[in-house]
Amino acid sequence: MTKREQILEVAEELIAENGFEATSVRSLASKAGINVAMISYYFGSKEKLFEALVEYRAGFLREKFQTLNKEVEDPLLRMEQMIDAYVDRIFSHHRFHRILHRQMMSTKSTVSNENILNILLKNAGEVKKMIQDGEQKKVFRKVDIEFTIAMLIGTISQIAVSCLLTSRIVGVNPNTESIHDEQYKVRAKIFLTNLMRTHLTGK
Amino acid sequence: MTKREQILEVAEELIAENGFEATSVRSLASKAGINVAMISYYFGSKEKLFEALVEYRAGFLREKFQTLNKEVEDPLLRMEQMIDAYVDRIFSHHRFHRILHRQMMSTKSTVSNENILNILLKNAGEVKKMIQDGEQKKVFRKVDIEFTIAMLIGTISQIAVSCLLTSRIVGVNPNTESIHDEQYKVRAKIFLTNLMRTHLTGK
DNA sequence: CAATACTAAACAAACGTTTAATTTAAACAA
DNA sequence: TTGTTTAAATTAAACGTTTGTTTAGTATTG
Repeated sequence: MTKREQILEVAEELIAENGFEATSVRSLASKAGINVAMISYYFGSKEKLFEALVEYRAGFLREKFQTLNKEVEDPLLRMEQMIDAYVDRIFSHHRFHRILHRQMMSTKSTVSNENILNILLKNAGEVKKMIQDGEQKKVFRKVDIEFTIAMLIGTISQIAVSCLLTSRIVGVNPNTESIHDEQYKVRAKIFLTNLMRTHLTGK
Repeated sequence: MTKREQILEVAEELIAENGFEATSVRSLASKAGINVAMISYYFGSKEKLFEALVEYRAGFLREKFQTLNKEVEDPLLRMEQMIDAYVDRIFSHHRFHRILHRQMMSTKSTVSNENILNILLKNAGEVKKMIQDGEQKKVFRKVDIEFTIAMLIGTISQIAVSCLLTSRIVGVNPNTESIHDEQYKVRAKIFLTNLMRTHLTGK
């Protein structure tokens, strides 16, 4: 791992925890064990460090979804595998996705936010294709596709990102971080799969 | 409206737009047309202003949900009215709920966050009662109640709060703010009602 | 020896908060 | 109604920190 990546990993951790604005370059440098000036040296500015972080982590899901759209024909099976991959990815990179979704709650359209928006829109586009194809194949009934995608994103975010609330609702042990609990993840997958099957097929 | 409330309204607007950390007391005072010192004078500190804001807006939904639980017997009808009230409230106070849900994405447990958490947990408790009662009356089938609530919260947040993304997915005119579009709200209600009915009854 | 990596120190700007002085508003007595 | 008193409301200015960034100089490395 290069020093640059090392800084990005620490940045992800701190920004996920405290938010972008509340994360100072000094705390970042301190945690990464480097000099403050290195952030400007490597990235130019704090803002550009953030953009670099987005570049660093993005694109994984879209590639996976595109593969699924090409290689799995059965709409229901494909949907299950999509949920499986989606939940896996978000749980394994929950910090980054917390940053993404927190940023999407902003109303300001900065350069970084436009980047994030494009990444998520492409992912959404692949999911849309899945549902449309299933509808065309008469496996899925007609649903509000756009709101279905919003529901999917919103639910996963709520479960994996907004865990301060959800872990309390679900009542998991607050000592063990729910996001690292394998059982919690499996339960999320089962819930989402059942929900989407019922919603899309009516059965 | 008192001066105090006037400050709270402006605070809500700015914090919803830029986040708590990124909202300076000076920009707040400027927009409210008051002196910076008035914030300390009325609230003591920036942090306490935030707590005052939470107090100022909280509690509305819980009272509504409690009334529904007492007065409406049919589980399905009650669920529909709950969704109706929930969506109405969040759309009419979308700025405040953006603040709430952004804060719930944090991992830090400050005094303010504990306040927010308690408010939302009480709301969730009322929804839980609704689902449990419907289950007992054999109108609803057995579902993962906790995750169902998380799905409900997550979906509404996604639709109403994270509108930078969702309005693009849904494809509404970005000129007209979707949150103020009556049709968008109606569509959200229809979607959620259908989704929950199918999910809870299997029909 | 030249280029890259790194550091400590300083920079101006912005932050939340406090101070001390001033204006405003209400209450009271003549 | 008038002038006086008193407390609340409001102000401009300054406080000490902390912010992101830059500079100028020092190690390190190929």
